[in-house]
Amino acid sequence: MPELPEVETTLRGIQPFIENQTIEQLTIRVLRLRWPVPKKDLQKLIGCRVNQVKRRGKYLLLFTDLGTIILHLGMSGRLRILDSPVIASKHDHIDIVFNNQCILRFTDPRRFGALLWTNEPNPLSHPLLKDLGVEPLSRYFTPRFLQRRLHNKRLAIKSAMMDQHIVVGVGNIYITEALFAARIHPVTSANNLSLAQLTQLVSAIKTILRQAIKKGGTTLKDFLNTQGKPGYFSQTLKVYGRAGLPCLNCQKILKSIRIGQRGTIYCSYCQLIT
DNA sequence: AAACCTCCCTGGGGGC
DNA sequence: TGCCCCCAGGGAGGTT
Repeated sequence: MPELPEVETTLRGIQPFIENQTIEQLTIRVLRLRWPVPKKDLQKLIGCRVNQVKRRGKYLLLFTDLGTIILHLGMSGRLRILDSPVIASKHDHIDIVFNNQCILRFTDPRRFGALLWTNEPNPLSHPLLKDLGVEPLSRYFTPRFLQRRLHNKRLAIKSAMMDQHIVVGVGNIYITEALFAARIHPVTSANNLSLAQLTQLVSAIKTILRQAIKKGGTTLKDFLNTQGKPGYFSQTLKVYGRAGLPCLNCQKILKSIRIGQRGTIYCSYCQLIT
């Protein structure tokens, strides 16, 4: 499930191959992703240059002369760089061929991912992007910022931190790990955390995301980077996917509950409600 | 009005 | 082999 580290890994993987390259050809095999693929807009891009590739939250942005492609990997989406044409298989939905002969291939079995188009001068004003929260690895993500954004929120801290309108890029895996590291029980009301706890949480999120990026993300089942290699952060996970196994701090059995439809693992001894 | 809860899209994988 | 259920990101739309 691509969260910030997997999307960042993907960005770094495609950037050197497609930035400043011209689009020679587009193959769109499937139109039905999360939203319809804007085929007509994309077809205008032949002969157009990708000037820059950027990440905003879990979205990737491909800036061209005519406008911007907005990509989201959903939960099973993946981008690959091919250096020669390879026969497409069932879930290979879109190929973008560049003048350096590289092919950017978008694959997504579940089709929860999206490929959208905007010709706004500032693509960040797109409806899906305009209300996104702060980047967790930026200097704007601080305990004070969180305190301000959470003071009127009574929902579980875990749900609040997965709300992309508060902070972007943090999904189920990394918030589970960060709450364990910060010793905060995931159901704690967001507005009940002390500034000291928020400090622990902010610090844990930054540390864990940076470590995960360094290891190329987390591969549980299917995440592979743009060269087809897995990420190695899975080996570092302390709680996610370990329900029923001993806590690595206290050896008590890790518990599993559901918060906002999401599986949640925690240690009822190490992580306390306040 | 804002907060927040539930549903839904999809297909791979696990259990039986 | 096959069937059923579970899981997931996050927007849509409903309720409080």
